Amino acid sequence: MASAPGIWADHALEALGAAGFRSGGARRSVVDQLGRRACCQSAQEIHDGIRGDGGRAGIASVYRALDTLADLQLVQRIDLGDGVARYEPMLPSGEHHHHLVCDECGRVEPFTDDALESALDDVADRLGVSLDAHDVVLHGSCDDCRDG
Amino acid sequence: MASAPGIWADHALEALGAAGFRSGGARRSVVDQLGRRACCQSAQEIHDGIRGDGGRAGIASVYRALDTLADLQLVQRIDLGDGVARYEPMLPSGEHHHHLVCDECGRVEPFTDDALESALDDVADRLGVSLDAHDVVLHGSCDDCRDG
DNA sequence: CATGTAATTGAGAACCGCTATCATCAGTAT
DNA sequence: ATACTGATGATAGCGGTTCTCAATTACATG
Repeated sequence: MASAPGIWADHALEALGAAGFRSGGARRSVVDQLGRRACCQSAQEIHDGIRGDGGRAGIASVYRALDTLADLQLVQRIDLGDGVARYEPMLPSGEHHHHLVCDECGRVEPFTDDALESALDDVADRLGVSLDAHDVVLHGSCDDCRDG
Repeated sequence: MASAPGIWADHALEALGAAGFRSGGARRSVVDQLGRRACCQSAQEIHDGIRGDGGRAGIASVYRALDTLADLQLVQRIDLGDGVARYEPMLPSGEHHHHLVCDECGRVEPFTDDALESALDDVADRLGVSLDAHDVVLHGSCDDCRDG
C-alpha cells in the first residue's frame, strides 16, 4: 500500500537538486529520516532519529530543511493541536491520509476515506480555490478510551 | 444566519452557572468578547478586546476561561497552523463552519458544506469513534492571491 | 587540481505562545 | 457580617521554533 522505503527519498532528493539546491549533509539526513516513516514525525523526532543513526545535524538545520521541503511540496506540515508541528512525506502519487487524534490518550490514528476526499474536492471547486494541501484532523475518543 | 449577538453569551453564562462555576469578572469579559464575533479569535485578541472596552483581565485568566469553556464544549479550539490557538463559540444548535486559510496572504475564510459534513459523519461512524469536534482546515490560495 | 564564491550548517541567543505559581481578591452560603 | 473557597492577575518559567552569525563545504570555473 505505501511506497517502498527510499522511493520518496529519492524523489525528494531529485526534486531538491532540480530546484537548484546543493547537497548538504543535514538536509540529506532529514530526507532520509522522513522516508522511513509514512506518518507524521516532529522536528525533534527527526533530530533524534538522525542522532540515533550516528548522524549529526543541528536542530536549526532540521527546521530549515523541513521548511524547504514544505515549500517544494515534498512534505506536508501537520498540526495536531498539541503545539508541535509534525511532518510527513507527500507522495508523488497524491496518495495521502488524514488523522484522528484521541483527546484522552493522545493516540494518533491515520485513516483514509474516499467519500471525504471527493467531498473535499467539491468544496475546493465550489469555493474556487486551489488546494495545495488539506489538513483534516478529527478529535474524539478512540475505542480503547471510550469503552475500555 | 448567525445567532443574534448575546444569545450565545447568555447560553454560555447559564451553562457555566449550572456547572457550578462562580461569576467572576474576567470570565464574564471573555464570554462577552467571544459572543461578539462568530469566527475565531486568539487569546491575545480577546485580551486586547477586553482592554479596548475598558475592562481589565490578566492574560492568564483569559487562557483559564477559554480552557474552562472548551471543557464545557462552549467554545471550540481551532488550530490554523500558525502556532496560535483560536477559539470560537459553539452554538447550541450545532451549527458550525470550517476554515480556509490562504497560505499566501494569511486570510481566513469560513465556509460550510453539507456534503462535507455528512462525509465526516460517515467517517466517524466507520471508524467507530465519537467526535467531540472536528476541525477541518484547508490550506490553499484565495482568489485574490491566485489571479489578483 | 586549485581557487573563488555562495549555499549550507550548527551552536546558541532570542522570541513567543502558553502554563504554572502564589498571594490577593471577591462571590456565595451560613 | 463572616468564613470558606473559587477566581483573579502579575510574573516567572517552559518548550517549540526562529534568528544570528561565523565556520564549513559543495560546486563551478580556470
